[in-house]
Amino acid sequence: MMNLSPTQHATRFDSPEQEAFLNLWRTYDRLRSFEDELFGRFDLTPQQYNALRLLRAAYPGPVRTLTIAERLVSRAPDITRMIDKLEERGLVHRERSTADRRTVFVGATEAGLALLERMAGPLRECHARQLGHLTPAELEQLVTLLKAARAPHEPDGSSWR
Amino acid sequence: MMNLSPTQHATRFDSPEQEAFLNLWRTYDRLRSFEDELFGRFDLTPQQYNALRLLRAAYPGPVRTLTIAERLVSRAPDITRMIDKLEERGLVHRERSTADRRTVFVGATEAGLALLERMAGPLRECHARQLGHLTPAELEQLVTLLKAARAPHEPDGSSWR
DNA sequence: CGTCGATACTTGTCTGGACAATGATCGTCC
DNA sequence: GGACGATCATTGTCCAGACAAGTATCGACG
Repeated sequence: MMNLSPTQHATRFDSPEQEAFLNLWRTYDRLRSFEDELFGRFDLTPQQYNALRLLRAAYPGPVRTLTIAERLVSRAPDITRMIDKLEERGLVHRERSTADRRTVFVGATEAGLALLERMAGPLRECHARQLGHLTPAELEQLVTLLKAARAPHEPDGSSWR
Repeated sequence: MMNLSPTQHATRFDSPEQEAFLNLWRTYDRLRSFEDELFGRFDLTPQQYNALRLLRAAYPGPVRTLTIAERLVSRAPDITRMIDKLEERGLVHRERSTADRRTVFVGATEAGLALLERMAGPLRECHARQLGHLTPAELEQLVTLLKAARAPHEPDGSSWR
């Protein structure tokens, strides 16, 4: 059945689209291992770091919990518990809105901003090791293609468009 | 401190490398949601599907457990338990080598190959929805850039080079 | 002003992923 | 041929991610 020779290689793909997606996945996985090591040293997950970055961008204005979830890189159904952990460490603070008691505002604390600042240098080095071998033109082209690849799949109001 | 205006947007990046990586991550996340839905219908994780694909490529020759782990898209420290689950469902079979009793050979079963065949059509449709909007030239260019991006980070004997 | 659907989280629960420790076996070096 | 380090797989344990059900609150409508 199927008549496959034993030597046929796993990197033969069923379609160009599959080849592209598997390459995307593989590249993401390889590059992520660099970040994981770095974030591990600071006891953060990449998602937590991104939440902090997002809060820094809005500082000192607070951000609603759901807004954070929408803007995060990866889908986050457990946004509550993620923020819980940041709050336990004093990196963010939460406050229930008085106008609409359903919503909760989250803001970075001084400690949160200080942590980001401590990470800035090592993170830049990490990014340089990850992708420093590409030229600016290649980086730009890569970003353009990636945006085009996901464009139909971004929700309407997404901050990633 | 830091003098950031409240309206500064999260998509301002610290460096072009960071911008590229975050776009890579975001794109991977968006595209993966399509596959997750599909694989969920067949009760497989993407990693399990890839292991099966890999075994099909080597069929009927068996593959050593560690070789599977090396060739998988994403790093897999829990390869044993992943294969466990495939074996429970009769999709693969295992056999300890007689020559070297430390190693275990894994091979796809007929049932495993049949499952792959049932998934082929839906998976092609899934890939078309994911990336069908890109031209062949764009896909090729994307693959080239992704390979260049991870090239320095592939181990020597990697089948992903 | 009470009800009803919608919104914004919050919590319960399960599964997969990560890391480290262990067990079994092998090769090799006296 | 016994000891030792290396290799291959397995297991223990913990934590983040996923999905779904639950709770509190709001706005609108009659």
